[in-house]
Amino acid sequence: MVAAKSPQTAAPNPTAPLLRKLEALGPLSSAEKDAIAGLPMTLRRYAEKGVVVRQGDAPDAVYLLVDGCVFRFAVVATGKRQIMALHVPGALLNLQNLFLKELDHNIEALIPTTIAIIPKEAIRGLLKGQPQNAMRLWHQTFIDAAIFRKWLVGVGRRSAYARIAHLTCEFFARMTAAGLSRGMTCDFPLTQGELGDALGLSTVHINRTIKQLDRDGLLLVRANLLTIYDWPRLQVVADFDPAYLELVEPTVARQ
Amino acid sequence: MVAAKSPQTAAPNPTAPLLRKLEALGPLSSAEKDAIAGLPMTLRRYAEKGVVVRQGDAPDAVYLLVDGCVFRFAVVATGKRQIMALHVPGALLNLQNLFLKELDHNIEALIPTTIAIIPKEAIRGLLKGQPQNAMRLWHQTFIDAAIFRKWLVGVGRRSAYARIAHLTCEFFARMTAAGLSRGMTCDFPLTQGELGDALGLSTVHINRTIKQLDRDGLLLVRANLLTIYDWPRLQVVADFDPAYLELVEPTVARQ
DNA sequence: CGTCTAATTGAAGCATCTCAACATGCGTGG
DNA sequence: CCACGCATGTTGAGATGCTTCAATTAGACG
Repeated sequence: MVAAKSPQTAAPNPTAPLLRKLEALGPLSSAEKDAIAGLPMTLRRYAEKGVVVRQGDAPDAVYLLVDGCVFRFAVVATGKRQIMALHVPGALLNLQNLFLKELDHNIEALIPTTIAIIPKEAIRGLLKGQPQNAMRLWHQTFIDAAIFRKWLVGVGRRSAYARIAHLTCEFFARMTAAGLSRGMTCDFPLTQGELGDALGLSTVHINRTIKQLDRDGLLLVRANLLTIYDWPRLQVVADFDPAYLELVEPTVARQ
Repeated sequence: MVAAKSPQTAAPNPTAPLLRKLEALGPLSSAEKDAIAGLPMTLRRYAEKGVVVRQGDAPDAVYLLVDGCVFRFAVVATGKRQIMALHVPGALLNLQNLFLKELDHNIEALIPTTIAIIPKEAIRGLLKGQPQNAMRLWHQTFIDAAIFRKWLVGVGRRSAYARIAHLTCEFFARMTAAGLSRGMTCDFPLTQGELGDALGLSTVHINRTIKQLDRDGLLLVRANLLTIYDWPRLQVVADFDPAYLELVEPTVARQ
């Protein structure tokens, strides 16, 4: 996804996106940084639509998203799919497997993706040896929970129009915090079908509503690229307040 | 809520419901139990509809639900309310405030409720002094996250009928795990309006659908009491698998 | 140039909402 | 102990946001 923008030299260590994220929550000592950067890991590449974890799998490692984009989803009895989260680089995907054997949902790559596979024992050692880092990771899981709550609120109580606006606001803010946006544009790896599965809407209705947002001069999604036309007004329409993301930068307050 | 069933003598320590919950995740040493039971705390009573935490508040304590029932909710720009979680005794309501100053949503009591207010510093001391207990609490937050995900899936992709069935299944299972059900009956503190706000539906539609569930011989909600008529069939209709709750008992496997 | 996926558009249906009225139950004050 | 008031539950009728089905078009890729 950023391959074009970040040649090999730009990724000195696979944990860089994670460190960036944790530093947004507070300063890290160099010992703490080193402990994370020094975790044993194996890099694995996934193709677009590659399966990272299947529901019911019991991974014996923790997965760190290094580059690309993944999503979690469940499938209900009627066959419909609900996407429950999107993740951008720096995310630890299955810390819960430190406690829970099996994952109760699926994780797949949206685009070609690199994941660092870190043995559970190494993570356990880190948590034990560096309580500060354990607290930071816990903190991050609370942020993830806050994002879940916003999604629930949107799906439960917002119109299709506001839901799409909110998701694009959140995604753009998170991409920007991860250093992956340019101006008011960023990669947008979701098809309209996937957008529907994330927002509890049909593909057809996504299509119509997204075009309405375009006609209204708010945003454009085209060729896997998101362009925000009117950031202030989009935030109003979306009822979006980025505070819950706890990002360092005041989220592209410019414009 | 359980007042009638548990006279004074049945609540030797306000942390009993929490200890019960943690023991479901694995054995606790007596030192670990004592550390939790010995936490400094103040008990506070809330009336029905009492405000526990208002959005934007920055509590300097952690709230432990001892008796009663609370819910979390947000209000969107259009004025609609989304209930994001229900909590039964034993829940720590705002551990996130160890990391985050303000709460981004509201917490209110559904019924007369008792909460133990534990200074943040005492919790921090516990986490530092007893890493095992810290891990248990973290584990519990992952279970809470799993519950959130199920709610999101329901609101996004299930019919009103299945949504109500799922919520009642989950609530009954949790009440049973907390020792608060009798046979196939338990207290049910939600009005139809609140049910609607939890499930993203209107009161009117809740009313009609709940009556349909009754007519279909699945369940009855009346006078704040939930009665499950046909537990196996209700679980099928709800597409409910209690695994995610990680309860000790095989969830009233009886019928 | 053929193939495949994703996007687009139309038309019809329905699950759910809104508005509005009325019923029921319960706590409170007289 | 009754009567009022208020919250909750119930029901009907009409409106609508969104879905489903079914084509068709546009883009990407080998």
